[in-house]
Amino acid sequence: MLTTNFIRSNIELVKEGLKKRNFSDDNLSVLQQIIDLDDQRKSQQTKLDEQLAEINKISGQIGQLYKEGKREEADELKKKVAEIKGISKGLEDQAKQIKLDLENLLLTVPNVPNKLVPAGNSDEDNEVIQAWDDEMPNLSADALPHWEITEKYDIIDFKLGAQLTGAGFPVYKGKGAKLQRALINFFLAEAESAGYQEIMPPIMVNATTARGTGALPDKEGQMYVIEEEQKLYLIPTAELPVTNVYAGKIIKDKEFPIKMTAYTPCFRREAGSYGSDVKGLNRLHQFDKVEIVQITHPDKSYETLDKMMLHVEGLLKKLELPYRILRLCSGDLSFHSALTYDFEVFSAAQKKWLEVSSVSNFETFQSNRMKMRFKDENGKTQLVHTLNGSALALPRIVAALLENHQTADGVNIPEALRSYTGFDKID
RNA sequence: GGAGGGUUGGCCGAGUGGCUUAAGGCGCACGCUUGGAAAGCGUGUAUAUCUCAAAAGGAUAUCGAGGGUUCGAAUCCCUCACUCUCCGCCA
Repeated sequence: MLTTNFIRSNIELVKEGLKKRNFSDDNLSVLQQIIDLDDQRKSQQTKLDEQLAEINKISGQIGQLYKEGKREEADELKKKVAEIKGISKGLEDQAKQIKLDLENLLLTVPNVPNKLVPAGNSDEDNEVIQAWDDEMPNLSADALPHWEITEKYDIIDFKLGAQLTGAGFPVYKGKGAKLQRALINFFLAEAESAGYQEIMPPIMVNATTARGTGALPDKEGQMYVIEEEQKLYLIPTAELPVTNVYAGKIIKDKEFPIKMTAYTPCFRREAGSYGSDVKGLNRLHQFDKVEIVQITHPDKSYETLDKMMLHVEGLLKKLELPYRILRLCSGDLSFHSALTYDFEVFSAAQKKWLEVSSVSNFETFQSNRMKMRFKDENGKTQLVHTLNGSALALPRIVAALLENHQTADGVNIPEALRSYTGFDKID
């Protein structure tokens, strides 16, 4: 969520940003509505404060008069207060309504894309900023797609998952299950040695937490909801609970940078998905992911974004997978992000690129919602910048590992993973 | 699930309707003191919004959250959340 002050003082920048996100001129009028409402809010606040100050003043006088035994005079003043109270009550109700309307409008405004974000409408306009120049895996003509490999070695059972729960909830078996555990441990160990503190958060969150990172209201339809006394949401990513660790806090300068990592299962309804995109491990309702989150000083966030990308890149190198890096265009950029880089690995048997990581800088968009702040060198409170990235999401990594490293007599486990799996071949 | 106690500032903690402008302590910052440090002494120490060109200053709100009673609420009442103790159940 942008702040009204930011919109006010950077109106042209915000307009350009929204245009890049394909807002029509009509839709841009929301910005003027926000400023007008904010003007109303201010004048209402001033009026209300004046009335309340008057009440406070008279109440003091009444107390004094009672002490002096001047009952009638006090009663006179009481009538006056009752009158003012009628006015202030009305002002208060109006002020509340204005704040609510303002908040609802602000929630409809996405983050301003960074200058680097290319304009575009869909993933076809994403910019490849680092292509894969090395050799592609040289697979034989009878190379299998991962959903056949998993069946051949009986390591992932999609049918059984469908029987137990539904499509998109696979059952990992034997070496398949061990591979999951190995990848999780490998990713966590790598994150830890890069200085991230491990967090193990709840995998259900309440509405406030979901709103904090921007999952609500704009991704409501993508989350599974548990309806008990209060609504709980199964997390679509560890980003929700982990970023919210510092919600409402004022962070001390020396605490920067805050680096956290977490492994969690992730749950996504993926409503409306269909076809070959959802085949096998390509798109699941439940999957495992190790997430990295950083909370930084605003001056450092883009530097931090680069470091996080290097971390993700390092993982893919160690897993010996061909990858490329994309800078998302404005049409593909998520609502709350200012700049996002996607990492894709090449799935040799499917002959397509699969997204395995998304690394983003949200600037103050999330911290404003979460009221996550720090004190600058002048003692002023300012919003922090938040960033996150997948490091990494498992299913498509597993798909790529199986397909790229398959041989006639089994699937080879990359060197870096072997101490975690305890085996070097799936056969 | 049942019964009872609690929630006050960064932390501890006092506070039963107006003298609360939230006592006192700890912590933190700055200063004095010191050869240097500690101790000691002094000063300061929340957040948000409005007002103000800005700073200073002023106003309002905030004592778990929301509502209510009252001229006036940290204090009384209601609802909810969290927490502790005991009982029950339990991996």
